[in-house]
Amino acid sequence: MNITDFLITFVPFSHDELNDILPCFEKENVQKNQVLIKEGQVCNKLYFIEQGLGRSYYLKEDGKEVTQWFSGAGKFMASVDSYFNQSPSLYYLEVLEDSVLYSISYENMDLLLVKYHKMEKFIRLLSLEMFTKIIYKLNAIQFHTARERYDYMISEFPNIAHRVPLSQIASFLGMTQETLSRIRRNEV
Amino acid sequence: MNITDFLITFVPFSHDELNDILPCFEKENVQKNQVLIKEGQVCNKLYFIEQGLGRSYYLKEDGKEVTQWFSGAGKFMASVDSYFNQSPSLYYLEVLEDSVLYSISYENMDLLLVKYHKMEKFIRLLSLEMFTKIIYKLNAIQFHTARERYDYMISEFPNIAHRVPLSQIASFLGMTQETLSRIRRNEV
DNA sequence: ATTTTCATTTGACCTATATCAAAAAGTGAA
DNA sequence: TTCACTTTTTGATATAGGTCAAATGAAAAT
Repeated sequence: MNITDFLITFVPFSHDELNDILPCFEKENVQKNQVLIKEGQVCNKLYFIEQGLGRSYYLKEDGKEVTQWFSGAGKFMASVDSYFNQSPSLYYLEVLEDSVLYSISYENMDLLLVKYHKMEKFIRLLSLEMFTKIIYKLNAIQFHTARERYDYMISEFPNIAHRVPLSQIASFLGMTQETLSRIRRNEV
Repeated sequence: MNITDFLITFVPFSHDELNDILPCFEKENVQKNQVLIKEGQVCNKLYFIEQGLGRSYYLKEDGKEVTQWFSGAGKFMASVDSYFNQSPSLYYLEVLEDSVLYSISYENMDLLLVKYHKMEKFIRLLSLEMFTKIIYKLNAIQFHTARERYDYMISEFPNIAHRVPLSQIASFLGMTQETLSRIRRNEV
């Protein structure tokens, strides 16, 4: 899915509007393992992932990484809070595979939000969708066994669950990698 | 905090705009323990809580309640997904204390969203704030001890933590009420 | 006041998962 | 191909918090 398709599945932008909006995005080819944002930096870009895979994570007090979210092709990625409030990011953003991204700066986004009622609607719908997904994750994790959490992972991220290191999935699901390894052993 | 103040802290609505928007809200006095929405119903109202306290919860497979969120005075409450997508609610919404609410129907909300660019912005900002809060809860719960989860509860909902039944807080934090009771015993 | 109902606390025991440590398997560079 | 390094698997052990059951306390109803 390209960025145009993504935009119009949420809001029916006109041809003219798209011609004004699309140039605000900049194509970026990013290599595997590249860190886009570090903790403490202000996230100045919202990324659309045309191809590839990214994740956001943070460091616990003991220095261990906790993966917060995986974003595959056709999704957006940003340190959302940091981007929209232009505050220091609590998270790292990195690319897990060679990726093709389209980024929009906060300045450009702000201009578009002011200029286009529809752009506000677009971000509103995007925010609501993120909210729904995160609630779904929370429910999948609270009061569920390690096995059930993994089942959630498979159903929510079917094509990601076998593309990333075990440790990243384990921390995403709130368990140790040893536990996840044992679960996988018993997988059907 | 009344609803006008709430609106203008997010977006600077003009006097005229407020005069058009506020009548879309209907004042409702609701008594303790009243259920506003049941699972399966379409949530047709977004509530602003002028006074009182509400919560959303769902039922696990075994029939046990899991509290999802508490909403105190000056906050909004709805089955967000159900309201904005007009889909069956996964959650129950109930009022925990006699409350004064201002509700807006989805139809009125939709009219306002179309009519006012600023209203889209308002809901966008509200959505982003909810998103931030839920992420914060998720981080507070994942990889943290029961004691640490309770500390999160105290810091995030200082004036609610002692107003609602133990069992509701326990399920909100993803632990049993017995565990929460033992934690409280050792509280300073 | 007394009974009924509901909420909280306490105790005993159990289990899922964490932790620690080491072996095995996989990956990439030279 | 070998070496160095990283990731995953496996094993042994520890523990936080769950489960079950009963006792206590508090609130509501008669």
